[in-house]
Parts: sequence; C-alpha cells; structure tokens
Amino acid sequence: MYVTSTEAYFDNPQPISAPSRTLRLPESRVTEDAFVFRQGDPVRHVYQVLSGAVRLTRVFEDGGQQLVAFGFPGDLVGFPCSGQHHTDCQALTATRLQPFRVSQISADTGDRELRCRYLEAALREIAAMQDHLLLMGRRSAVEKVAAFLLMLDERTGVKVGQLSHVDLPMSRKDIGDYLGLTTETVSRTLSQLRRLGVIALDGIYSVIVVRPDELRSLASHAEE
Amino acid sequence: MYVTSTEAYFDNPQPISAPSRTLRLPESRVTEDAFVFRQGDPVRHVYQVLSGAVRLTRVFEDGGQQLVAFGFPGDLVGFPCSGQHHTDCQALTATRLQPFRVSQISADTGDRELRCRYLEAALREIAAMQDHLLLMGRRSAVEKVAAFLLMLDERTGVKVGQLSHVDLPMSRKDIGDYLGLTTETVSRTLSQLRRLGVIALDGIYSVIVVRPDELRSLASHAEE
DNA sequence: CGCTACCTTGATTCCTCTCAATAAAGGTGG
DNA sequence: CCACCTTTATTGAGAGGAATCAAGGTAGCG
Repeated sequence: MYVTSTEAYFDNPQPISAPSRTLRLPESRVTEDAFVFRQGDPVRHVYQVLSGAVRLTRVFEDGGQQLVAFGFPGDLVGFPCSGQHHTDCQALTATRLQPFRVSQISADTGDRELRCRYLEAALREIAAMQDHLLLMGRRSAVEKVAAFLLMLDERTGVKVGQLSHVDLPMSRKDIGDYLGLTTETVSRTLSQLRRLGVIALDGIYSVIVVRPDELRSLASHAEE
Repeated sequence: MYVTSTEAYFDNPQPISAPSRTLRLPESRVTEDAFVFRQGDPVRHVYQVLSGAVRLTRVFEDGGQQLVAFGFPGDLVGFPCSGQHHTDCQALTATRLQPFRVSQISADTGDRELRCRYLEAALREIAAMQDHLLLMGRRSAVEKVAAFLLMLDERTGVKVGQLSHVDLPMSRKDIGDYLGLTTETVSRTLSQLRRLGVIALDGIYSVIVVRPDELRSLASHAEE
C-alpha cells in the first residue's frame, strides 16, 4: 500500500502542491529498533517518515548519547553533512519511510522543485533545532516535560471529545536523553503532572492531556 | 576595503573554488551591540560574517533568552524559516558582514553555485546545532565550559609559541546563555580551570590554553 | 574621580542525579 | 493460558552540584 504523493513530499507543515515527474523510490519499512542508518554511514538517501516514528541520536565515546531529534510522520530525516550521517537513526516502532536519493536532490540535473523543498525542509530543521535548544536551556524538569508533551500533542495528538490523547512511542530514557534529564526524573515528573491533575496516564505509553492551559503555563517558565 | 571572494563565499570549513558571476552587495559594518536583524523581521538577506562576531538569541515572553549560536568569521547567519528571522542577531564587537539576497539564492533564476553553497551551509548549520545540543545535554559545568573553550580555540584561537590564545568577545552571561548556566557558574568554572592550571586568564576577555590535553579530557565527560 | 556595568567570590538553598528497591509490563516457553 | 524471566517504569532516600541571594572587586567611561 503506497501513500499519496502529497503525503510523501516533505513539507508537512503547510499544504503542498502537486507532485512532480520525480522518480519515486519504493517505500522502506523497518521494524521496531531497526536502524535506518548509522552515524558515519555515507549518505545515499534522505527519508521522509510516512508512519511510525524514529529517533536520531548522536553517540559518543563514553557510551552516553544525546537524542538530537525525533522523526514523526512528515519529517525529513538524514540530512547529510560532508556526505556522512552524523547521527544514528533507529525506529521507535514499525515505521514506513519514503527514501529520496541525495544525488538526485543535490545535482543540478535533479528535480528543481524537489531541490527547493529539500532546502526548505533543511531550514525548517534549523528552526526546529533552535526550539529544541530552548527546551534544553536553563529550565526545570517540569518545564521541559510539559513543553515536550505539548510538542508531541501538536505533532501527533488525537482529540477524543474534549481531551487530547498523546501517544509516547519512546521510552522514558529516550525522553530523558532528549530533554537532558534522567529516566527517573522524567518518570517522577510525569507522576507529578498526573498528581496535579494536568495529565492522566492511560497505560505507560499514552498520555491524556486533561488541562492543556495548565500544561502550557507549566511549560512557560514564567508564573505558576 | 573589500574582502577577497574566497573569504566571502560561505563555506569556511573547506577551501573553496573560484567566485561566480554573482552580483556582490557592499559589505555591512555594524558597531558593538548593534542589531543586524531582529526576531520576526522578514528575511531579505542572509549574512556571512567577515570579521568580528555576532550572537544569535531567541528571546521569550518572560524576559529570558537562549543564545542559539555565535557567528564567527566564515559563518553564515540569518537562515530564514517561513520568510522570517527567528532569532535576534546582535554584534558582539564591531563586525563586518557580507549580505546575500535570499531572493537571489532561492529563486531558480539565481546563481546555481551560490544556491548549492547555501544548501551546504544550511546542512552544516544543522550539524553544528547538533553539536551544540550535545553541550547542553546532561553535562557538568566544567565539561560545558571546557568544551566551549575548545570550540572557540578551534574557531578563533591563535597560536603564540606553544600556547594558544583565545579571545572571548562575549560576556559571561552570553556564555552562560549559550551553555545553559548562570553567569556566576561560568565565572566560577573559569576560575576553577585557572586554579587547575589548565588555562590562564589574560584580562577578562582573553584565555590562554595552557594544557590543551587536560582541557580536552575535562570536556570529555569520561574518566577521572 | 566617581559612576556604572560586569565580573568574582561566598553562603545557602533547592533541584536533580545517583544509588537502590519495588512494581509493572512484555516476551518466552512449557 | 500461565509461570517465569527480562526489561522498563516507578518510587524512595540521600548526596552533590548548580542556582540563588548577597557582597565585594575590577574595568571602562563620562
């Protein structure tokens, strides 16, 4: 089952125009925990996430890792630098990806519109990483987790009646690595938010946002 | 006095080829503390830093700010997203900048080579921001500051005999905002490194790296 | 020369990490 | 389908590190 071309044309934020004459590669399907690419691999393709989710991590010598970004449907992942991938990309769940050849994008012979969208996607990525930096700056655990939940809600939240359901396809450790916190602190903070009645947990991997305004104010670093 | 074309053609990391037929805009000169652009401004130009240094900050409601990046000679700053600047850009010292019209870069009619270099610069920026994220992740103040000094040394350090001199064109607060620390902690950490004999301070705004290996090991989050 | 802005240093508090134990979830094989 | 095992999440107690609050010190500037 293939996706429509609109879906697979990386600029998820705004609605986009018709597809082009570009040769479409067959979509990739990866299972949970499978690597899409590894840090240091030569970049042959970039991928647009069609469904599922991936995590992009930078690993360093001492065994630690920084989770640089999550890739959700619509996101383009695998931006090259000097021809190499500089992160690992691992599937959080079963994930479908639309590959694009970088040779086709970069080359002047390539599709002009594709190239343009690629640039826009890269610029969006820069802005997104700046947002991520804001999260990591001098902010408390509550602010970080609250802001993280809000981001997830915006990206993948599903309204059920008044309430918004947010799926957490990643582990507590992943969340911690993304926010610069430990697993324990993430867990504690979620419990705290639950006790405050701001969210409810429906199983381990599903959050219900009970009071979005409250959550927003907790994320905002200002008052309480 | 105009710079050579090699200097003004944003890809500072690797040596680059000949200039193109692109119309060169006159360079901009800004004085200390002057804004090059502000968050929310429509993007007409991107700028390559020729000399001096700038700071890119994202400000938020509550008055706080996150220093997203520093711009040193060779760096391209002002990447647009949805046609807007999403940071402030302020000169740390008197700074010269080479402006490029985005209309000329983005448009298909624009210079092909320029467009290509622009994309590469954006991809490098993504990688650089990932490095910045690593700094902000769960690391101690010493690790952050040591890594910061090493980065500055690589970018702008000047060898004087065996030793490397590093200029700090920014305030302690700027360093703190960049690393997710307070001014006090930055100051204390620099003093600590000085006491350890790893660095020496030559005035407030100049650091001498006395033991680079030691500094590297302090930055590395691993042993001792 | 005094003012202002910035940096340094000190004392204390608070938050997050660390270490450790328990609990829940997921997976496997009988 | 259940018992067992492994992995992951939660919760607690305690220690450590950075933030905060507060006071001097230094440098630059009018």
